[in-house]
Amino acid sequence: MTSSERPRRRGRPTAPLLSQEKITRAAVELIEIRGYTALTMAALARQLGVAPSALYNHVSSKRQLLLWLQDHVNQEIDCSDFGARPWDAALESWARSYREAYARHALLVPVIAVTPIAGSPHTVAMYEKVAAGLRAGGWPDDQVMDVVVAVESFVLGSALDAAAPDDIFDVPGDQAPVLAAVVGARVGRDTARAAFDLGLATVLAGLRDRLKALGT
Amino acid sequence: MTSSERPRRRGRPTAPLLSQEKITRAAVELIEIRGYTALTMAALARQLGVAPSALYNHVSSKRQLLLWLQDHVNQEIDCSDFGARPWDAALESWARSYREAYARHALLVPVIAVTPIAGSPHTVAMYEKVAAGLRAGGWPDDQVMDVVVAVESFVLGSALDAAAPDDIFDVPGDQAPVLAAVVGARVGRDTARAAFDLGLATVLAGLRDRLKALGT
DNA sequence: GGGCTAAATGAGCGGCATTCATATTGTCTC
DNA sequence: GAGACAATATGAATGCCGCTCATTTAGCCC
Repeated sequence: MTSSERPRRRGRPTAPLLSQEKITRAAVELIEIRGYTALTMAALARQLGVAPSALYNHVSSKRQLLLWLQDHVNQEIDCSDFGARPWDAALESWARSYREAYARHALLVPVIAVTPIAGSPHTVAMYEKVAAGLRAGGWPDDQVMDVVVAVESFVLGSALDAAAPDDIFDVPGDQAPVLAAVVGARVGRDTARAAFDLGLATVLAGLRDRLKALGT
Repeated sequence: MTSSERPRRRGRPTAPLLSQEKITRAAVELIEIRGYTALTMAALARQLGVAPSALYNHVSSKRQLLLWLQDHVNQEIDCSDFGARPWDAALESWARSYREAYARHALLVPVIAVTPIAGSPHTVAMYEKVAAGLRAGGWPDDQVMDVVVAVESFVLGSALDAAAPDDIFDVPGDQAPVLAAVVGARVGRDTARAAFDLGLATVLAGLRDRLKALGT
């Protein structure tokens, strides 16, 4: 135990120990192993074999780190169907992939929802592809972003819901009999998934109708 | 400056200075005046004219305080249309009211999304009313909560979106021409509101269709 | 009136993000 | 090659924050 610490060099190393790439990867690893509460600058530095203050030569703040993380997570979202399949099918697979990615990163949701995308290249590329797909599908320019944001709102809300415990609506039957009954009527299912599926199907059906109505 | 401090008594006061009611009200005031980042236990104690440690005789943790806050905010949500109007009209006014309440309390969203409702009486009452309204509208028991959760997911996602800056999608036109074009096509509008309106109308239309289809 | 309990105070703890002085080394310039 | 400079590490220190604890005081009950 006493000799396991490699001698830490002071001063500039031959090759940089850190980079955006390495820091982001380490953060993802840390989160996957020990969860979001374990993501502290000290723990991250530890993971990288470096002093906490060294991080600040590469990342300006923890918030900045979360933005890197956001862009990294957005890379995992599959939007390849846009341009290859009809807009509604592409929107559906995009939404599913989007939800899955953020169900694993629910703590990022409130961050990404309010952060400008300009500094995140992969994120910009994703929206570009989605916007182009909707436009090509016949949506008028002034409604494309409304559709995107509406679907995205549903997806992010559903990602939060997916992070909730299964028994979140459990309640003593004498206080709220109807609630207890309808909650009881769905036991056994993957409830978050069922709600998402119902909502997504509903949204897509509504959007198809709306676009059709626009054409007349 | 030197004499303005009222002499703080040590030990038990004649009448309690604190209660759940008073603490919650003070927290709401603090948030409305100085925002969520200003909501610290120290600042809250200051607002109440009390030492920080005194709070812990009444509230077990800051998380507990946020749950009180949640129940308080949920009280503001109007679900009076359930039972008075058709289920879809009631769902719409509920969703609008819900979104407005949490647009002002976006930081609570990630907390409420994953917290069991059992300890929050007003919250339970709200869901009871919503569930009863949907059931009375003809929704089968095993789908009521899916509908509620789907709509709620959309509402909470939209509340987060409402807290975002207007220029969140602004991006240099050469990087993402289509995105820049469709973002530009909606300038001037209240964009978050427009996306919510489109999404809500879409969801409601889809739900009406789905319920109709169930009947056949 | 003696003991129990409720409810305040203030000191202090550990964890956190962040800053700063300092050290070391590679690179560029003359 | 020497000297200046920039990049990048270390480790000590700072300040905020949630929270705990020993202590004090006042009301209530027997």
